[in-house]
Amino acid sequence: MTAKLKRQENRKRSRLLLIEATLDSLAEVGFARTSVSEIVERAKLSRGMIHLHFSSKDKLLEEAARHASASYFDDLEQLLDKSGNSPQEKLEAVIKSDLSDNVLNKRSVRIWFALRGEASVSQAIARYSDTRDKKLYDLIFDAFLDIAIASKVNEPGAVARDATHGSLALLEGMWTDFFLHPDSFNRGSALRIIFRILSNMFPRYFNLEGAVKSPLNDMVA
Amino acid sequence: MTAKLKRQENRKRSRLLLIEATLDSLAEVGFARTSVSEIVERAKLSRGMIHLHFSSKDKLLEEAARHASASYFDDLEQLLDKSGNSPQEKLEAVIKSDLSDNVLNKRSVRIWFALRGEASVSQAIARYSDTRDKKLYDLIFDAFLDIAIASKVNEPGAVARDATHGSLALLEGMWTDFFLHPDSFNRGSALRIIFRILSNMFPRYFNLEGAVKSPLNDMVA
DNA sequence: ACATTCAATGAACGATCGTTCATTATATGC
DNA sequence: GCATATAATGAACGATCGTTCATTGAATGT
Repeated sequence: MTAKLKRQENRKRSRLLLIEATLDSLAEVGFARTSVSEIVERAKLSRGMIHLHFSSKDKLLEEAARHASASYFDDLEQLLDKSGNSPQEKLEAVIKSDLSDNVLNKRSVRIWFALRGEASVSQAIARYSDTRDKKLYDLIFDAFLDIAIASKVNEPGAVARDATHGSLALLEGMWTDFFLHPDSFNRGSALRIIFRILSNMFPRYFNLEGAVKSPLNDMVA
Repeated sequence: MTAKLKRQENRKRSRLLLIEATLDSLAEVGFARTSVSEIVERAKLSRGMIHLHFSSKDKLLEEAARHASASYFDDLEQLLDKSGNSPQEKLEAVIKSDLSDNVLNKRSVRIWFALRGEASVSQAIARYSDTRDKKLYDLIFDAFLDIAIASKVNEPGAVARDATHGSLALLEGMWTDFFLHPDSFNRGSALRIIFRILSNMFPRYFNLEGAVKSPLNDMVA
């Protein structure tokens, strides 16, 4: 029984080695130069392995994209679990995770942009090149809706929708900024900008540092 | 004399044909499949032309990137010339240009993202894959600084800097959104979101539709 | 009209691409 | 311990890659 597991485990390990080698290659030499030779050399496996485990190079790229996407959402969810329960604290957690070194670093951002460059011509890759899925959108929207209603703004639904879309666009823009200027990018500055915008939209719920934990107390005081 | 011009003109025309064919290829089949064969077939020129005019495929790609970048800034400047003189009207012009069909369309955005995918491994391409140059940054910053000072906010310099960086990030994010979902993207919605954010930062200078032309009158009234 | 100049052509090159498959190595089941 | 199953190998294939260059054709200058 343990023997059988060993074979399966080796198989799994080889698959993962190839996926990681592919992602390393994408990050270091880009999509165009990520060849079968490049990948198997990095994985230190033989040439035939890609077709044995993934049937083709394209399928491997698809699996690598899926892997990168899953890692992103896993990291995000893990960091979200640590957040407070108030809507503004949840939003703070999403934003700070999305700009944390775990999620946003040279390797990850190069992988994302390399994959995205091909997303418009490969439906398979396009499926995994969007960091903004429905679950994340809903989480953010619900939080903003709570705040918009509590803030008694006009048309809270429209405000929450725009705040959600705007925040996601801001984060995407910050990613692009990081990608294009990784060495001069300043995480603190990016966070302050986003929270400044949010504090202008919802002054009782955000300040330049992030979420205001107990806005009701502030109001009463 | 006219004869000499004809030869020069043909030369120029061939160069441009190759550049346009390269950009078409990038938009339609992506960076990885943009080969010499693909390009010369689209340009309907012979195989040797790329090396005659550009010395190598890489140099052609660099020239194509330069061309795309120049087109972007030309379009932007042309649309800016039509804008009003108040800072909020200039900002409105930049934002509306940047999201106009001339500047942001399926072809242009696919070209940008295809090039950016390679920017991290090609310094030559990286030079032209940033839409946010110093001139544009300064224009936006100066406009926000005027508004920030007139609005009598605390630390107008810091506010203007964050508003500039934030607006550019928002625009980049909207571009990404358009790239990933070109058919469901809504220009009006994107504009409203940006102006909603700006109207929250500077209520007397922006509303959901764009710039408030005469904020001083509003104040007096 | 003719010689000169140079843009344009496309066959051919070696290198590398993604893929195939006969062979080898190793884990598994009896 | 041996037969079986399957993971892993890497040489070889045809296709395509970017590049070279001898040749052609048309514009130019006298």
